[in-house]
Amino acid sequence: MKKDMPALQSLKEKIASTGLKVTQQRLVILQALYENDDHPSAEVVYNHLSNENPSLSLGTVYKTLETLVEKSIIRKVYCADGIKRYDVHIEPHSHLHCQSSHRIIDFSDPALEAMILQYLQDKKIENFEIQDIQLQIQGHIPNPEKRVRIYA
Amino acid sequence: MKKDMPALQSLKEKIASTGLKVTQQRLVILQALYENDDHPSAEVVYNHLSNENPSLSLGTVYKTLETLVEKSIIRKVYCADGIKRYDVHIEPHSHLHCQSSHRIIDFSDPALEAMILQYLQDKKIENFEIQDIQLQIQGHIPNPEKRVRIYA
DNA sequence: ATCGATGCAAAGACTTTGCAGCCAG
DNA sequence: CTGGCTGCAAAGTCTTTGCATCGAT
Repeated sequence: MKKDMPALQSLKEKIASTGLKVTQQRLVILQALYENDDHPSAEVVYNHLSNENPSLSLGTVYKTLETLVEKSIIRKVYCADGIKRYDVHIEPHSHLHCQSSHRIIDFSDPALEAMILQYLQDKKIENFEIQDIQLQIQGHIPNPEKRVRIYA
Repeated sequence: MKKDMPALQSLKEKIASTGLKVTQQRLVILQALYENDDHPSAEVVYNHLSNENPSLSLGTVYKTLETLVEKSIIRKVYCADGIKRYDVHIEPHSHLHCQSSHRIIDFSDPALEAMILQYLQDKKIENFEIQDIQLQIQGHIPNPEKRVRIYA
């Protein structure tokens, strides 16, 4: 799924509305997440930005990403490889994890998510309050040079 | 969900059938995973075992867990916290992730998994071969001292 | 002006690697 | 016996922390 980059103003408002200061670093990091839809780690975000922003430090990228997660502007992706990766999409959705390339592809399907949530609510799990669900679909991309397409 | 510890002989056969040598270390590590149903990391497994097995080394625990994953005897759990955790249950199932305690509770529901798999097959995702699915349910345990119960 | 945010570097946590010696098959 | 496995320690990767300085409000 391709992400639509919001206008700069809208990003500023998103940050400001949480009480955080609107800094240049937070803006470029948030933009980088919209530009790179492969759920980058802190290191990948830093490498992507450091040429254009030589004064940006890796530590700031780490801190900023965690801060944005705390404020629910972005979220962490569940991963099996022990690396923290981030996602600008905070609504419930699924991920296709390619075992060979470690690409993670968004797979948003509101009908599926609604179906699962409904199922879990009917199930009545005692002593557990559900906040969010993420379906991780593990597999393999036979033709890495081609796109992965999802039909409705 | 409580795990049933298989007989020692059955564990030995499980290891041998993959072509791996049946060593004492592999046996105790596999047993530890059955005893600790909270999806422990390598470090946690090591701490759990090192008193009883003073000669066991942390590096061996790391290597063994990865080896067992390669042979599909165990699997990795999808986690948002950047730590590799392991699960003896290799069949498709879900996990309840508690945000406060970082406990991960197994939630096996074959009907749910079948429903999701069927849905995804009907969906026809082009250029992606599904190998496995894991549903991660994120939430909170209001009473940590009580059990989390799931009604059928 | 104020207080939170950044940059830097050092420290810490987590994991892998290389190799000599050991042991299961 | 012999090749795979282990223990050890060192190195590597990933992430956090402390603090002086900077800059958004």
